Amino acid sequence: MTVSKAAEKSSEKPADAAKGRKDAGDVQAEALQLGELSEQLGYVLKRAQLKVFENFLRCMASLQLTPAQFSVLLLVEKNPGRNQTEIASTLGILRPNFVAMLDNLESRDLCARIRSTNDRRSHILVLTDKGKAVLSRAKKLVATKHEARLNDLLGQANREALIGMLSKIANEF
Amino acid sequence: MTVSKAAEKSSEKPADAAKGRKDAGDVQAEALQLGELSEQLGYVLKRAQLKVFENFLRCMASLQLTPAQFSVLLLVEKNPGRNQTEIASTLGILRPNFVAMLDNLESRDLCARIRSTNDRRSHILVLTDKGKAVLSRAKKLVATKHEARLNDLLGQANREALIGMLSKIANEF
DNA sequence: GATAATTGTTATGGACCATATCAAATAACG
DNA sequence: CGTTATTTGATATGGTCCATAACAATTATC
Repeated sequence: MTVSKAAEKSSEKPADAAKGRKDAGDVQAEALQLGELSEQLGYVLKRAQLKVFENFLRCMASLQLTPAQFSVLLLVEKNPGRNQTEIASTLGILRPNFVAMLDNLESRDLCARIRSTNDRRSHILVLTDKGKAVLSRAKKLVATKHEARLNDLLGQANREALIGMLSKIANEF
Repeated sequence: MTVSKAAEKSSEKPADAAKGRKDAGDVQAEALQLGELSEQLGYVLKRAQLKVFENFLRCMASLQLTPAQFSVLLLVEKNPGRNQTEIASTLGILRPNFVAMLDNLESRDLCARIRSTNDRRSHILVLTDKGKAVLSRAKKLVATKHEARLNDLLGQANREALIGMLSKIANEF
């Protein structure tokens, strides 16, 4: 397992990057054998995840939303009236790290912190009108450009099976 | 998409962490609705990957091997006589970042850098005897404690289908 | 033989993750 | 009530991983 990020920029391309030379009459530099690596769950899982995130960022370039930011907007929309701690922990984000993330979204007027009247310690999170509009456009982009790609690649049935298995791993492994 | 690491230590537990209180007669604090998030490829993929790496580290605790280190040892064993650039780029590791990694493995006497006689710029990578022994034990641990868990969870056929689909995503997405 | 390219390396900065700690507010409880 | 404990958002800080630029030594190119 390994494989770096490199989102947009070409950089490494794990699979066939290690060729070096191979133009005309060249003998050396056979492709390396991955061997058992290609059967390792963690390896292939990580590689797939990087590719998917990479594609996600490309699809969202016009909206400048990262996967994490998108997940926050989705969750806030689905769960109005929740505070930072609840939203963050549901996503597995630690509260300290969630602060800067919200600062970002709030500075872009995508969501807002509202002091709760019940508990004046907590900040209720809501989407702004702009946030709702952006999220709506984001959903469409994800559906048409991102998720649709899975269907093209695997087919509808396999796509659902894959999501199901990954969910099972995420919850029960 | 989001979900942090937290390998061993409990920390967050994305799924049901955001409950807060819920002991006796408590009304508040319903579980948050994940909504469309649970169908997002990237989200579930990342969550699964974190869980798998987490489990991998637990299984390898006795050998102190990370997924990345394991992949390096596997690849060096399978491809003897290759240099740092070739091994690193095949794994998607950038050369500068590969240096410290090799320093680590070499300091633990798991692999060695050998100056090539053909090209005195490059370092040929080989496993030491200890490295081979450790890798052998690592493989057994991974097979019996880690990968076997997938079969218990998904079944043999589904496990293979999953690996196949992930590989396809990693290579063609 | 001068110039370009490659290899391993160092230095450095960014992104993400995790812990400790704090002030403000609230809860628990004698 | 008042004291103590807990919770919330926040700051500071350190670690890990990822990415780029630059360098010396060596080799390739012409």
